[in-house]
Amino acid sequence: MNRPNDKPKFYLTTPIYYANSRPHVGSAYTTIVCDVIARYKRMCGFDVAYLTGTDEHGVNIERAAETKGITPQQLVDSNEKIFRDLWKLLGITNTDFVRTTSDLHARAVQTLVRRTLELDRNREESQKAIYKAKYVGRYCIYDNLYVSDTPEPANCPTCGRPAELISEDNYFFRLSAYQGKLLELYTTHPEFVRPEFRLNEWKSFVESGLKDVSISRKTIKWGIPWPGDPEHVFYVWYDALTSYMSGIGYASESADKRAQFERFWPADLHMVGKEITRFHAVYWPAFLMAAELPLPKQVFAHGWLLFEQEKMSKSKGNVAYPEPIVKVLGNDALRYYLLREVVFGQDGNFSREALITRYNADLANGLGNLASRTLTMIEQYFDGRIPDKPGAWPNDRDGQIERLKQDTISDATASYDRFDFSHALEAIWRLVGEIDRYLVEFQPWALAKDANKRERLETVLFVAYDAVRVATFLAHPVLPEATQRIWTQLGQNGGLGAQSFNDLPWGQTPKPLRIGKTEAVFPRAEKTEVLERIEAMENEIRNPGSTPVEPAATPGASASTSAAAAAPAVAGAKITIDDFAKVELRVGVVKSADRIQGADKLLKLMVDIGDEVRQVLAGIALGYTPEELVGRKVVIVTNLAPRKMRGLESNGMLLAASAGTDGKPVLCTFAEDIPVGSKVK
RNA sequence: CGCGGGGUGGAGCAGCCUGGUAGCUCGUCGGGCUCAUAACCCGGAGGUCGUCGGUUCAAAUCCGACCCCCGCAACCA
Repeated sequence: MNRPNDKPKFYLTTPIYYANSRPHVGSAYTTIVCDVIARYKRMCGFDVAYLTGTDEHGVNIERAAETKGITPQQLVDSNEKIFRDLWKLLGITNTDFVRTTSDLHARAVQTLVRRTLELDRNREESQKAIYKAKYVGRYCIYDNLYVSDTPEPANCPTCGRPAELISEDNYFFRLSAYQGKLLELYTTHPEFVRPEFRLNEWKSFVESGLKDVSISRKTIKWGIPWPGDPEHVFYVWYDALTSYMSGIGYASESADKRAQFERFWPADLHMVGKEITRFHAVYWPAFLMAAELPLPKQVFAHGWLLFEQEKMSKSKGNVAYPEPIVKVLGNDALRYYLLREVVFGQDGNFSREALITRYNADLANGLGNLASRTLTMIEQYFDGRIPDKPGAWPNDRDGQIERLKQDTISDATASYDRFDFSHALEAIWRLVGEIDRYLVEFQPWALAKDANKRERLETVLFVAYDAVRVATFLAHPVLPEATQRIWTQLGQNGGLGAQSFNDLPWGQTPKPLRIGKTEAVFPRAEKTEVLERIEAMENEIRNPGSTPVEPAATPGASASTSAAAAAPAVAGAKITIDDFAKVELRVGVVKSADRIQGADKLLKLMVDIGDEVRQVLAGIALGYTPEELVGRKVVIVTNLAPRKMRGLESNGMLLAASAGTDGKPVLCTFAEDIPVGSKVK
């Protein structure tokens, strides 16, 4: 590692993710966005610190561990690994990773509170930031859960039983004392909260008055002990927010780490989802003011990724996971989709189909195809020698394209600076489209047939070559893997990520001699096939072991080469007759069918398969009423491992076309009559 | 009068702050080209920009009223 200390610094963070379950595309979204920013800032010449991590304390972890019969530490250790592995798979370039259960972090939290208490000594009683008082609230003794912070009767959200009125001594943070200072912060630094409408939202929240917040608990065990009062444990936000400091070395025993903190604090950017804006835009600056530490420069609250118009949530079962997409289409496909399709800051839609469409239209047919046709022509007509830039533009169109390149550079970088990723990509892809048109207009393939037009051919191919180079360069923060491969194919040297925007104009770096070997960077994806593979892998994640799906089907992929990981398997993986023979299919007749309470798609069927009657749950209620099913002959997979759904066991699977024209399932049946129990193959 | 987001050709979105031929992607119909990954290019069809009213020479864009959709327990970006 070199020590680039002459560079300006940039420090950004993701939220720390709660380590009680695996990350879905929402968490990946935030992390990917931060990664794009980190890569972009590096190319702008910043020395970047990029922190992410896991929040590992609290009663939910305690309970989740208890359910699984393991210790909280064991639970967070295994979950933390899932996060780390995912970030690795996604090629995230975080420089630091913080765990709230680390010693370093505990020391930081305790140091911060000590520092605040120290400062409190010189504050008047009514102005002390931290004080001890009675906390009164509702608490569920069965679930060990704080249900509400007010004495009004409330029911436990988990078990539904009335919660107990409790009161205990807590440490409080005097948030109310910071109203004026916070409002001043929002006025003098309106960029502190972005987008603007969020600033207004929280400004009016603060204007309407602030209540002090409890920052310790006695009932919880799984947390950081209060210094000098170990009966208490820090409660949620004081603990979690401080990770932004501990993660880069605050209060570390190591001098090197402390130096890192000195260099990078305050954070330049806290990227958060909109639901936790309050803690970052209100609590956090107040905590820091009380400790007289520098405040972060900006909190950016982005929108949510909605799934089929609904918020993703585990209880709704509509959560999409990033791994299958990445394994099938590659990292860049997911990154590109998220940043291009969603207007950053607003809520956006996540759909696998749209992702594949985008992939084909913009990546395969767009940038990938343009690079491929341009490089092929250079190979064919110039033996791979990179064309020279002409002294002057012989044609108005050439000059026009040259100006468009310049405009694209300024447009894309300005958009990146505003975190307006969809615009940046739009601008870059305008250039890509324009070059496709330019090539058709001047037809280098026709010029190549006429020896007198050699010079013109060279100019045209130069224009195209340089445009691909510029587009590749500009797209790198979003498409780190593919652009690197194109970069190499262009014959350019070294890591694209290490390049600086200062060197982007033609001639800033020595012209390479010749292009590299050309190959497709974004193979076209067959929609239905890719969709099926993604869905199969997602099912595997949701119900491990229920479907025997091979995890990574990329043939010959050594995990270390990003190239292989980015390439979709274009041909469908074929199975042998032996594989098929493992599936046992039999004809059954439906004896009874009932709706299941609380499930809108699921029906409970009793199916006679000849030698026995099986209970089978089938998600066909949208297409069929229970009445019309009774007496019908159906095909059942009889050797499927049983699985519980909605608390009921399903012992087999009904064959049906997954979706008719109206999206409803259509049962698989026979035109001729057939005895019950017959084997199907 | 709880808060916030949104309503733009078949689908998904941009444009709105800084009024002035309504744009992009996909889909669809027809044509061209052959360098390229069945790719690329050109053209057509398809929109009263939620409704009503106001400001203005001019409104998707500014102002007002209204209608409709989504999110706001917990988990959670």
